[in-house]
Amino acid sequence: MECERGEVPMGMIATSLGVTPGTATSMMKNLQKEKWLSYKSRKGVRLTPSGKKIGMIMIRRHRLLETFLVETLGLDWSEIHDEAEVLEHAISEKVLERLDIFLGKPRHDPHGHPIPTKNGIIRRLPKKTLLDSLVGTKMKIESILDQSPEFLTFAQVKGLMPGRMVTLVKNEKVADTIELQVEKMPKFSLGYKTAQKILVSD
Amino acid sequence: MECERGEVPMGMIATSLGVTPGTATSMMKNLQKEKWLSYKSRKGVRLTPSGKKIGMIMIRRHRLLETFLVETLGLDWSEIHDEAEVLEHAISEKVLERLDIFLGKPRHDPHGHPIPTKNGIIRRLPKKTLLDSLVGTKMKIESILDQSPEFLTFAQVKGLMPGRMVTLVKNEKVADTIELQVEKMPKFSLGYKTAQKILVSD
DNA sequence: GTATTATTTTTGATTAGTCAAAGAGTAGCA
DNA sequence: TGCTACTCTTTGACTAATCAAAAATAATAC
Repeated sequence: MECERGEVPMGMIATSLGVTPGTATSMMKNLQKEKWLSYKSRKGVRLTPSGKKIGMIMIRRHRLLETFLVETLGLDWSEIHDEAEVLEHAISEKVLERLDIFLGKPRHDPHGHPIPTKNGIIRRLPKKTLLDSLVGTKMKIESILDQSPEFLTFAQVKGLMPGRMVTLVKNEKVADTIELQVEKMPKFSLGYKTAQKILVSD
Repeated sequence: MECERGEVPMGMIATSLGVTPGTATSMMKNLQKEKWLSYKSRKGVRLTPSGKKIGMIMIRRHRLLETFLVETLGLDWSEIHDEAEVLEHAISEKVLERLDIFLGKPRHDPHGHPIPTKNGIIRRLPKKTLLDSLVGTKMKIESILDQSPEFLTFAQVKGLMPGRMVTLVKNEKVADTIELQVEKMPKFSLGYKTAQKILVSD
C-alpha cells in the first residue's frame, strides 16, 4: 500500500482505489493541481510535503478512531478498520483532539501501530520481524502488519497481539515454518511469509 | 423545520437546503423514486412511512452523537450540532448501538430532546412552555427548542438547561416579559417569544 | 533490434447534480 | 372577473466523475 521510496505506479493506484486506470490518471492530475502530490506521466505519483503531512494526519485520525472503537466501545479488533475508514473523513479536528485526550493520548493503536502526533510526526517502528530472531529468544510483539479481518481474527485466537510476549521455539528452514509459544498458550506453527507480518522487539 | 401536519412546501425545502427551487424540485422527485416521500406538484412533499422511520433513525443518531460529544468528550453545548450533523451520516448502525450502550442508553440529549429508540419510537415532549404557567410555580426544564449556538450559549449562562428547576417570579403582560429565577442564581427577564422556546413540566 | 506484451494516457460518451432564467400555475385582491 | 405578485416547474447549459475502448508508450522476450 505504501511505497516509501520512489513513485507509486498508476496501476497500483487504480487497483487499490478500485477504479479504471483512466480514472486514476485523471484523479492524480487533479490532486496534483491541489498540490498534494506530484505526478509524472508514465512514472507515477509521489507525495509532496503537504501531501505527506495530510497523509500522516489521516493516519492519526484512523488510528485514534480504531483505538476508540476497541478500547471504549469494545468492538472487535478485526472489524474496526472499515468503520474507522469512514469516520476519519467525517470527524473534525476539534472532536479528534478531545478524543485523543479522552483516550489518554495513546501512542499505539490496537494493532500496535504508532499514532502520529498532531503535527504528523511518527515514531519509527522496530523493523525486526518474528523471522529475524534466534531460536529460544523471548520477544515482545510490537505490531501486526496485516490488517485484514481474517488475519486479525486468527492472530487474536493465537494470542498474537501487541504487548504479548512470544518465544521462538523452533525454526524449520526446510519446512518454511517457525514454531511459537505465546505466554502460557499452546505452541503453534507459522509459515515464513506470515511470520514476517509480526513485528517484535527483544 | 418540521411541519408535522400536511405537506412541506417546496420553497421551505429549497431554503433550508440552501439550493435553488429548481434543484429542490428535482431532488424531491428523486427521493420520491426511492420511496422516502411523496411529492405532489405545486403541493409539496410528505414523508412516507419508511421516510418517517429513516427520519427518526437520523434523529436518534444525531441526538446520541450530541450526547456523546457533550457527556464524554466535554464539548460545549452550543457547538455540537454541526459536528453531529456530519458524523450522523458516517457512523454505522453497529457503532451507534455500542455508543448507546456506552452512554447508558440515555433517553434525552443535552438539549432535553427525547432520543428515539432503535425502531424509531419517540416519547412525546410535554407541550407546556415557560409561558403556560402561573406566577410562583416551580417547574423543571425539559427541553430547549432553539438550537442555535447563540441561544444555547445564552441559555447556559442563565442556567436554562434541562433538569434545572426554575421559578416563574413575575409575568408582565404589558411589557411582554416574564421574570425567572433558576435555583440559586440571580433573577432575570425573558421576552414572551423567547419564553416559548423553553419546555417545562411541573 | 524487432516483436510481443503490459502499462498508461487519451478520447468520447454517459450520468448526476447543479444553476439561471424562462415559463406555468396559483392565490389574493380590486 | 381579471390583474398582480408570488411560488413552483421546466428547460437548457455547465461541471465533475466515471468508464470503455482506442492510442501511445515502455518493458520484456526472443
